[in-house]
Amino acid sequence: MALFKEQGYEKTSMSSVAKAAGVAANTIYWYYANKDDLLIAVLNREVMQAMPQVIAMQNAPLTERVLKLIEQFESSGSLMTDVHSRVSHSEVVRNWHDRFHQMVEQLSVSELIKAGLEPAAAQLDARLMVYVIEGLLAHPHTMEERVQVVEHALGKLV
Amino acid sequence: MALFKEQGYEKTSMSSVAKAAGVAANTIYWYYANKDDLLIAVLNREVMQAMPQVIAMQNAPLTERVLKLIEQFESSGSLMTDVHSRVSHSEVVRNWHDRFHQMVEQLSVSELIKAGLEPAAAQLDARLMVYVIEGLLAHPHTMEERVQVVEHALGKLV
DNA sequence: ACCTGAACACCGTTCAAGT
DNA sequence: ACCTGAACACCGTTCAAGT
Repeated sequence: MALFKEQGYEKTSMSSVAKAAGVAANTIYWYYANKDDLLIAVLNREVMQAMPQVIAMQNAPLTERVLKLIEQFESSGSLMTDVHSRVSHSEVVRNWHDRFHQMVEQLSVSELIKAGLEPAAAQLDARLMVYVIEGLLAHPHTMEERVQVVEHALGKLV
Repeated sequence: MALFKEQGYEKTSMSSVAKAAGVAANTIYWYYANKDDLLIAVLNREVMQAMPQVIAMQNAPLTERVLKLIEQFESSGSLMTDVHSRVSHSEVVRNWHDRFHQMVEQLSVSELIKAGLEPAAAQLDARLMVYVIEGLLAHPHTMEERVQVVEHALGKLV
């Protein structure tokens, strides 16, 4: 997990993971079908650690919750970009990506409804929100820029 | 160029490009420093073919111009996703990506100003617009969904 | 200037064999 | 059930040698 988060998917070889685990390279295949399967395992751990922290902020302002979400997954380095780049090569990754996308979108929908939007409009707004979040995760930003963009986006939406 | 567009960066080996060109694999290195350099060459060709078509629609409605832009680069398959996944590995790709980003953002800024926004706000709106476009390019959508999302986004922004 | 065969140092993955 | 050494089929890239 540390290696994937530090170096990303491609630069992390199965051999290096094996070495860090103190086993032979092919031993990994006893536990995971392939490298993408291992990536999914890392992603799931990451989600299980990050999401509770976001959900716990239930009565914080919307802007801060969104920033928290971004902050959590930004700390996992290029893993989110890696997911996108593996989507077309691996069905496991594609399925994980779709479910993750639905989760964030669903979370956004309920937040936007809570903020006063009508359900019909909230669906499309949530989609926009997800793309903005992805954009912020995919590109380097200063803290100020992030805050600025999120506040501006939410200002336009709600 | 055909191979990259059809199969994407990773699945297109230097050997297969060489075979298609009727030369030995290492001959490519006489013309391009490495695989990322070759990718950039393909991307530049793609931009030079796509952008004029977008710029030519100068007096078409904004929605249609954005949809045209998306349509053009969607036809280059997963190349835009590939760019993002190579950004952290290759400086050439990172530079290209940054310039491309600036171009689309600059285009959006001037469009939004033309639509009546003030320059200060247009800058941030353009950023949002770019992320929405990237999101639409990165994920599969039906034509209707694309139209819906773009119209909704522009409705919120201008 | 342009192209090649052969090699290098990797890579993810498989398989038969061990305990 | 769990782990291994050895091999397989690739990969991008380099280098010395050809014309």
